Amino acid sequence: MPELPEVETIRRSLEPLVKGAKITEIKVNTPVTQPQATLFCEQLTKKEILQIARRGKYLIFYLDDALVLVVHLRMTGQLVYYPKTAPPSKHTHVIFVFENGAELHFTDTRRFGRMWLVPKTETFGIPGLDTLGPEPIDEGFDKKIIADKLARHKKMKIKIFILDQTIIAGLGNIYADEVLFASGIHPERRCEDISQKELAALCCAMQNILKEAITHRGTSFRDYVDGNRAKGEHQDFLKVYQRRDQPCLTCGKPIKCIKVGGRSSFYCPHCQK
DNA sequence: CCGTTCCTGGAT
DNA sequence: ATCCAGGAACGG
Repeated sequence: MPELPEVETIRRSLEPLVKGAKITEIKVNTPVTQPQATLFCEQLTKKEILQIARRGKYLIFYLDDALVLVVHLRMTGQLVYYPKTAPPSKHTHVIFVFENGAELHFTDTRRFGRMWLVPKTETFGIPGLDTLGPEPIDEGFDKKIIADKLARHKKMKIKIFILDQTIIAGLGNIYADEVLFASGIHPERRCEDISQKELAALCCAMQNILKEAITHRGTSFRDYVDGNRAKGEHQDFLKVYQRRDQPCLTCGKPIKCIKVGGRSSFYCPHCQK
C-alpha cells in the first residue's frame, strides 16, 4: 500500500531513469487509463518525460507538449523500470516503451490503480488530486495549517481525520497508526478532544516519521517495491502496525488491534490515551 | 459522516 | 469455501 514515503521513493528512483526519455509506444492491456486506451496511446506517443513530481500519493509525470500523466498506485500498484524489454506479468496493465529500448511497466494485482492523461493547467481536473490537503513534509507544515480543520470536525475520530486526504496529503493506514503511537494519541479520540499541544505533537510526528520512512526507502510489507524493484527497509522500524499482541517497544504491554472506520488499527492501550 | 464497493491473493 | 487486506469514490 504505497503511502507518501513509498510514492516519494518511487519518484526518486524513477526520475533519473526516465528524465528525457521519449515514449515510442504504449501498450494498454487493461482499461485503467483515462482517456481510454486508443486516445491515451495516441496522445502519449512521441512525448518526452521532462520531470516527475509527487503530490500526496499521486505521481505526476510532466511531458513536453503541455501534457501531464498522473498515476495513483492505490493498494498494489507498481511502476517498474526495465533497461531492456521485459516480459509482462499476469497483472501488467500498461507498458511504456522508450526510444532507447527501455520499458516502464505498470503492474497492479488488484487493479485499483489508475492513470490519467490531462492537459497542463492550474488544476488537474482529477477530483482526488485537486482537493488534496497540505504536504506534511513541506517546510512550514505545522499545526496552524490544520488547526481550523480540526475544529470543524469535532465528532470525527482522529485516525479518520489524519487519513482524510483533503485534510493532510499522503498518510495511509500504516503511517496513521505509527504517527498516533508516536504522539501518544488513541486512534478513536474525537477531534474536539485533541489539545493544541497534542495537535503540535501529531504534526511533528508526521514530519519525523514520514521523513524517516523516506530515508528507509519506504515500507515493504508485501507488494511495495521502488522503480528498480528494490524493497524498502522501514518495515523493520514499525512500532505498532501489524504488531498485534507483541510487546509495546516503550512499555512492554501487548499491542492491540481494533477496527476504526473499517480499517485495522494497531495501538498501545497503555501509551496511547 | 458512516458503510459499502471495487479487486485479487493469501490466510484460515 | 470464506474472510480479510485497504485507498478512494460513492450512496444514504
